[in-house]
Amino acid sequence: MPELPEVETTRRGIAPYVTGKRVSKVIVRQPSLRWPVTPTLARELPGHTIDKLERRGKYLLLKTRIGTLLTHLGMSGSFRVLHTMEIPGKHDHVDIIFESGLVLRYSDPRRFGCLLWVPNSIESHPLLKSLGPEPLSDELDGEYLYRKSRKKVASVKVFIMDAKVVVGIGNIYANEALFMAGINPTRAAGKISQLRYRVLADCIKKILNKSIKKGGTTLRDFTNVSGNPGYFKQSLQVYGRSGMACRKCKKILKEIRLGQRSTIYCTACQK
DNA sequence: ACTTCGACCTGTTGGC
DNA sequence: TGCCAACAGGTCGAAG
Repeated sequence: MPELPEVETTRRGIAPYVTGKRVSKVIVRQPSLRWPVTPTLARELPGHTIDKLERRGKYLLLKTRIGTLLTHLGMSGSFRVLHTMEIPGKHDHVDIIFESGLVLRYSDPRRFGCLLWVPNSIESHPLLKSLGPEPLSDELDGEYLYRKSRKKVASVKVFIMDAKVVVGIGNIYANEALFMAGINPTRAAGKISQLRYRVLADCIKKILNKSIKKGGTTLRDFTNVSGNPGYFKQSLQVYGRSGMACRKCKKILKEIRLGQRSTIYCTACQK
């Protein structure tokens, strides 16, 4: 489900409700996620205040004085803010209840997400340690992508979806950014010029920023913390449009698989 | 060091 | 209408 814009939408939605608020209780109904929900979470988090809610790539970090709740939404996870304790559904695995009475509810049908309690410093955590730069920071530019891609035979699409290269770009936005940049997704990453990477870096930023502005992309089940969908789907140029006409040149969009992910592009507009 | 691929899950969709 | 295979927004870790 969620790529950077959806996670950022979630972060912005939750932040006002949890920042500076003290946790009173944690209920874990289903600990079996990608990794087991840290067994000590329900014991350690209550009584502590969420000082900051940060995002690193697609991870959300709820920071307290004594440790961090490190979460990922996987493919189908979402957080919702409840103002009353609603009866939990089948996939409502964890509730974080605040002294204000507010409930932060984690829901995840496929259970690919995680909620890990990391005591003390989070900086050196294995899951975060080798992540590449944030795409919306100045660290991501044409120079960086060019340098990082030399000698790589993998396709440019697989390359930009690699979190060690740059975080946050999943299948939707990789397809979209490459279309906007006019680059064929099958092209070897190591054979693309610095000039073209400059264009691509620019397009990545533009696409992600545009999507964040619209509250992310809802394909079927992504909702923000209030349960509402994002509206970037209607702006998608290639993702989900296989077999349909290219919006630029009207040629039929082609679908192939790269790195086991569906890849849609225009053979005329993307070279 | 790099690349590919299976695995983890449930729910939805499309073909027959 | 039903059944079943294929596929879905992610990514780790093993194997090549």
